[in-house]
Amino acid sequence: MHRQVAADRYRLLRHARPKTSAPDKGLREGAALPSGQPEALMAAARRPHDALPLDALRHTAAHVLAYAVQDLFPEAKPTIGPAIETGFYYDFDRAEPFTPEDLGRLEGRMKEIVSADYPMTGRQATREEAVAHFKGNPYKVEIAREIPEGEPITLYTIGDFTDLCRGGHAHSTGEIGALKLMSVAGAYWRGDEHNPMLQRIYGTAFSTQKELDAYLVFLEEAAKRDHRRLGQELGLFSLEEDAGGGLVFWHPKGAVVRGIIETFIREGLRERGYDQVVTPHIMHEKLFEISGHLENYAHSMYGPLEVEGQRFRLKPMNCPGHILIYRSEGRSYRDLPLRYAEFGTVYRFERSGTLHGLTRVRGFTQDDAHLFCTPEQLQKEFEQTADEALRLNEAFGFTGLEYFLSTREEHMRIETDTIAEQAIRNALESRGLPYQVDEGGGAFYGPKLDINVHDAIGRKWQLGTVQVDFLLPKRFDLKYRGSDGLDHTPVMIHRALAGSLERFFAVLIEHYGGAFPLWLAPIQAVIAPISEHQLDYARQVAARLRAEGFRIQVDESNEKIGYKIRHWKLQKVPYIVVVGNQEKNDGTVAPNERGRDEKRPALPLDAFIAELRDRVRQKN
RNA sequence: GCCGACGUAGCUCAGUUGGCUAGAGCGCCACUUUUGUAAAGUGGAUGUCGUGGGUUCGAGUCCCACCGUCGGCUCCA
Repeated sequence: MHRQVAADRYRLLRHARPKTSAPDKGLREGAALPSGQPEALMAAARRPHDALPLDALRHTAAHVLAYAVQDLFPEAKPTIGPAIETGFYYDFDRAEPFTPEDLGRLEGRMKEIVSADYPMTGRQATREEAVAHFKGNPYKVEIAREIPEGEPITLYTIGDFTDLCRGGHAHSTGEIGALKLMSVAGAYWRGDEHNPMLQRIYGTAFSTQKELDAYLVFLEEAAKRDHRRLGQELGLFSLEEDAGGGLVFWHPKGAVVRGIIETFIREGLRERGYDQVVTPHIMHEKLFEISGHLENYAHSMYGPLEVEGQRFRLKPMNCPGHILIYRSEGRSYRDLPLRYAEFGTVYRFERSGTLHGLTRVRGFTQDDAHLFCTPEQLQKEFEQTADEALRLNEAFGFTGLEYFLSTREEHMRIETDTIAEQAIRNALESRGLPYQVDEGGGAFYGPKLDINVHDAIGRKWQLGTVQVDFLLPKRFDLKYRGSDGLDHTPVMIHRALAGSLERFFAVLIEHYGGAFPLWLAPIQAVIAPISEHQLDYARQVAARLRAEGFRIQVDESNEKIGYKIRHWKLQKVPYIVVVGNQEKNDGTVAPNERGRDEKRPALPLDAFIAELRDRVRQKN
């Protein structure tokens, strides 16, 4: 058993890959936005991590880094250094921090090592030999001791540097065509915060300089799509220091997009027979005792607030509230399934260091719903919910989704978990969706299906989640009267398809690089008069378009048309409608359309309205 | 929370080894101009230099604490 655990840990170690990519550097205005979608860009700039040649090259680059560190900072102890999706890293134990200048020196030394073209030679060693070789380095010794019996222990050498390593390398250091060190960051030994903090140096390597340059350009382009940057530039949202970290302020333009997302979701809910409910943000603590949140989820909950001697809590989830509505009257099997939906705002404690833009916050609104059904209805309800999740992602243009079946932790398993997991597997498999299993990643009340998407920089975020729950109905003693006249316990499905509106918005911003399609654009068209002589006409056009339901602004500034065009182009407005004397006299408009360089001829206002209507209907 | 970096005008940033009333560009305001598809001209206002302590004759520059941001570790929508 112990051996097995050790083997697992070793395997984990060898395949350790952070889910995040190399960091971006702060970047300036410059080249135009990339034309493709982030997924395509990622695919172009990044190779799949199982493409052996690049992986081997980067793995070798990690050794070169450790070699350079050994030369320049002999007191640093190398630990582990794998290839990752975007390059490689190597963790070192060293009292002094590596400075940016140190990285420059290390990179210089690495290039020398590459130029020297040291052959990479490997040999097998006994455990004793390996332990002896790395005495003084407890990390390497720990790894050497944990390599399972029967697996070969191998040492690899370039020049004067020998490392404990499983292999998978270039033949010589000269095969590394281009490399660059990216950043330093703290990382716990084996990712465990009880372990010492190591210093992780991130780098990337390619077989040619051209590929490296292309990757760096990609990082610059990705940084321009960063939702935090666009959120400010486009006036969508802010995070306010005075309010505290991780708390989101939706500005008018961001709130418009949110409203559209909510409307879209509400329409889906209505079609699928959901009922909207609204529940309080703060509730008595005993509710969370019954639900088990205090026992299992307290680490994410804020402390109690005392009101007249009673303890209240901010809700971290909406389920207990919805359960109270279910329980408020007797239910019959004829009532089921009951589907309660709420844009429910929840508050969860996140450690300050983990907060990130809109994707990791402390207060957020879920497009949450809880379905109460009979066990017989479970499969169908689950599949319908999964389909709705797919529809949502498709409508907002998200591709490259990843599906996870997250099971409950082993020690918490209850017999119904198998049924729940099977329902999830059935739904995935009948739809032909590839999925991965996240052992122990489930909610405390049951297993779940998670849907992940990538942001502009390649970071992976969970959006949708559909969860099966046999537990909370029991804890709250929920019942329905069956056709047999007896009481039965319903099954619950917890689901949030966009996940959190904040995170969904972040991914949406990055997906479109801030250039929202017409149906989502906060300002759909700006009416820009050539001079103030056409201002009245511009206002009339705006009034007419607003009456048709479009979101319109008039540029009344005392600027030349070139300035107005530039200003609103930078704001990524889909249409800038130019009106001069000619348009005023003819009753026409001259639209300048985002993404089209050629000048469009003026057209009658009615024809323009028809065009807008059409595009909004088609959601493009 | 931990490791590291950072915090100067609404935004992006300069501010030399601590030393006169803290600067630039963009934005904002006013005036001039009445403009035809990615930046017209002139003038003007704007800062408790993140917050609170400390060192010093003197702190945006040095030290400490806290807050926040960024890159990671960990956790999750």
